[in-house]
Amino acid sequence: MTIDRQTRRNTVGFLMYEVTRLLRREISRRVQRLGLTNAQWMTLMRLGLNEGINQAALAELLEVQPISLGRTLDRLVEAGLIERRPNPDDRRAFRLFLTDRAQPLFDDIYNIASEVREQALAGMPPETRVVVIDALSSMRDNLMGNGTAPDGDDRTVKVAAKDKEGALT
Amino acid sequence: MTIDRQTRRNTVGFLMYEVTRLLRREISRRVQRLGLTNAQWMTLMRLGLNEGINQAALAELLEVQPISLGRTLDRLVEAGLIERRPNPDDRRAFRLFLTDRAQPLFDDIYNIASEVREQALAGMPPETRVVVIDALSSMRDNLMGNGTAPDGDDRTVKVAAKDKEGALT
DNA sequence: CGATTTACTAAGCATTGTATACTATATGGC
DNA sequence: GCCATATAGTATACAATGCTTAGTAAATCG
Repeated sequence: MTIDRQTRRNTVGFLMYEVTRLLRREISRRVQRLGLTNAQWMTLMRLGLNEGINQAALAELLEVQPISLGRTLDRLVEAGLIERRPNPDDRRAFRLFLTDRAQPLFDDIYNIASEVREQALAGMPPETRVVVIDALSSMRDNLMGNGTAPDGDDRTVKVAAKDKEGALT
Repeated sequence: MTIDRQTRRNTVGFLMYEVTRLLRREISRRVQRLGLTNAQWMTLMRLGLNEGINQAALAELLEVQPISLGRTLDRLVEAGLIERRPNPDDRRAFRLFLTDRAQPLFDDIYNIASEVREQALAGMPPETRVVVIDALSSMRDNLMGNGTAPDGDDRTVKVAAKDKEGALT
């Protein structure tokens, strides 16, 4: 028995790929007016959610090469949006932060992303949202293997991540 | 009230981004031995799931520029993996197909992707999987707006996509 | 201490992104 | 049919990124 194309495209993996692509497309459209390129807004967004991270880990999150991120950061530092601070615990590494000037930009991007997310979730009951979030968290844990926390500040990653369903969706 | 980082990173959008990233990372690792670059295996995979598509639509699916895809396809055609056939209904456009030589490669890639997906879904009960698939389909429909079908062969996109839960996950 | 690993950078070349322009064809209004 | 407009694909040039190899400095581990 051969699996037809329609069935193959309705797996969790491909649906997630599709939805994240559409989310990214819509966010990119709306973020145009901020005058940022795709690489720039994605870097600012990801860094804003992980301040204090080093370049190697941020490159991993962004799915780019460390050397490429290094060159991108050079430009963002020059633009006054990102700051490289020495890491006292590891003198090889930098800790990366948004500058005060970049903070409102990050807020704009984050708000746009939230709006687009809400548009995608339209009509979905809260119970379903909770199920989806738990399922995604479980998949993330499965794929991260032994549970390597990317940051140093949230060590609660393995405890199930069911944050009392607050404002999150 | 300000939202903390941990909460912000546990939204549907960011979890999906994380999970698709981890899926892609693991698939890339395993697909290394096939001797394909990232751009190549992703192009073959996406084309194999959408044969007959034209370049502009495939570029959209792959999130690359049409001109970039054109150059990539030049190389894949030269390698004997992809075929450009004229489209009798639109003499400007090509219809793209995998060659017989590429078919086993596609199968290998697809099987690897299926294994990685199953690894991610480990421990998730079938009922939950169905809920997740339905939720993702709903999000996709919401983001696609009026429901523009990317292909010409499956016009059943809007009918709910709940395929009697067969071998799909 | 010594060997290995990690974080980051440098340099060279291939690929992709971006912008503009161009041809050929399709589509819609008249 | 005719026209303006939109679309599919390619060409060109330059910027940015990917990829490989190599290097330095520092951390880690035995």
